[in-house]
Amino acid sequence: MTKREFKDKVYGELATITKSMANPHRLEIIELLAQGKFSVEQIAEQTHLSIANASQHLQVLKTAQLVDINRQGNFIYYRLANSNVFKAWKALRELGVERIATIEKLVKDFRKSKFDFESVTIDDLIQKIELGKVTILDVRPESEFKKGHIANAISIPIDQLSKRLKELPKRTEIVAYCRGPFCVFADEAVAILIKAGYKATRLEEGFPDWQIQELPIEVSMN
Amino acid sequence: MTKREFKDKVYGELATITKSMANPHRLEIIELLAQGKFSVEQIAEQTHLSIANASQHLQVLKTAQLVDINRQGNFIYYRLANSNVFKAWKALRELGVERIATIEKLVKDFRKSKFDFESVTIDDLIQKIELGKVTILDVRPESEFKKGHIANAISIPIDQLSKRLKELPKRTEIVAYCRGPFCVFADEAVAILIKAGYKATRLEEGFPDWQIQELPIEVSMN
DNA sequence: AATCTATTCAACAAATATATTGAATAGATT
DNA sequence: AATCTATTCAATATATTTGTTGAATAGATT
Repeated sequence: MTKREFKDKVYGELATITKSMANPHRLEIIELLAQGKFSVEQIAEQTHLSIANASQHLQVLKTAQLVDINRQGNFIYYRLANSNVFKAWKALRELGVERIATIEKLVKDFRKSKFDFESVTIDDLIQKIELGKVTILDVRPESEFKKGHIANAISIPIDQLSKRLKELPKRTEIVAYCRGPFCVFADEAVAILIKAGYKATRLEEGFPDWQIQELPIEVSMN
Repeated sequence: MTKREFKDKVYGELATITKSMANPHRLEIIELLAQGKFSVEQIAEQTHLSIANASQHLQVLKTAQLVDINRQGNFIYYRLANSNVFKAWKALRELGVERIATIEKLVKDFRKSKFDFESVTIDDLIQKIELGKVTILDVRPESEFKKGHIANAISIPIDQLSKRLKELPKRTEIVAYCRGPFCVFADEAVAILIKAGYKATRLEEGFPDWQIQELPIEVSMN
């Protein structure tokens, strides 16, 4: 094998794996799977794809070895093959947000038009925890909370929040979080909380970003 | 804008930027540009592309804002738009090397068949530097050395190494480095050095990996 | 063993990406 | 102003990617 053949093969393989990520639906699937495992049906529903189409995209990811499967009863559950997959997604996400003004504008405009609140970073949240006096609120669906959540967080899924406000302390600041920077559950939560007179902000990043930094988490279920 | 429209747009933009990296030639160009700036002609030569083809790929990268240009005399020089581009490439590279057995096998087989030597990581090299007693050898073309190199490294481009061996100390260990893990200049250098009786190993990573960690570098020229 | 159900496959049409060729262009140099 | 030169553009053929439809399959459950 010549030097050129070697290079062509290596960059070819790397391009193949990159191509497997280079699709809007597949990126969305990767972000979803960063929360834990999901069946094809659940993935299709969350991403608004047909089952067959979701399955095809999952085959692409599986062929590239970015996702694993395991069967439980009638369902086949998909999950990220390992943490480097999330790291690559995170690097692309950060490159995009920083490089492509369109994305930053989209996020800002969408947030501003609906919920114009401040947000805190993971580092900010760590400080607040050290100082005590912060309630961490996980507003993802309960199943995702059970698969793993920030240590000491309270789970109130966004669609139950309005009815379960009394579970939250009115004095201490609340930081709500969800799946990631493009997930709006936390924004919706902050809107509800502020309106009800609570002191609340959202975490900019999501649970997987917390987890990848090896910060304290709790797992209820496997 | 609905939540779904927002998501479709954000993931769409992120997929566009990912697509712009998802091509073997463009990945190779990104790795090359991580060494510094190059003209279209130089890029075409290094990557074995026609000028027109290289130009087209560069347009794709420019549209995605992954590269910048600046003109000097008759030539247009391309360079990476910022360090996040290299970080994303690095994340994809590491994902690929770890996930895709083919790549690891390609690299190992190619190396083993030609130069079966040990290698050191950046962390290993830092330790060796702290202990003193190591000569760092940059075997990239001199122009790339001038654009930036590991602090205190000696420059002997690979095609001059055989004739300039006497410039190197015979007692202290030599660590040779080049552009990155897929660059074989350093392997060729170690082969020459060992044969001539020197104690030598290669750095697994390349100069850009050293630079991104904000380890000490020197720049001769801009 | 028969049935049921979640998932995958196969086939197609439409859209997108790629390499090649030769012409066009922008900006420096003379 | 004319010329030169590095780079880009335009047009083309070919290959790859994508979504849709409906049928096929593998593995549970009855």
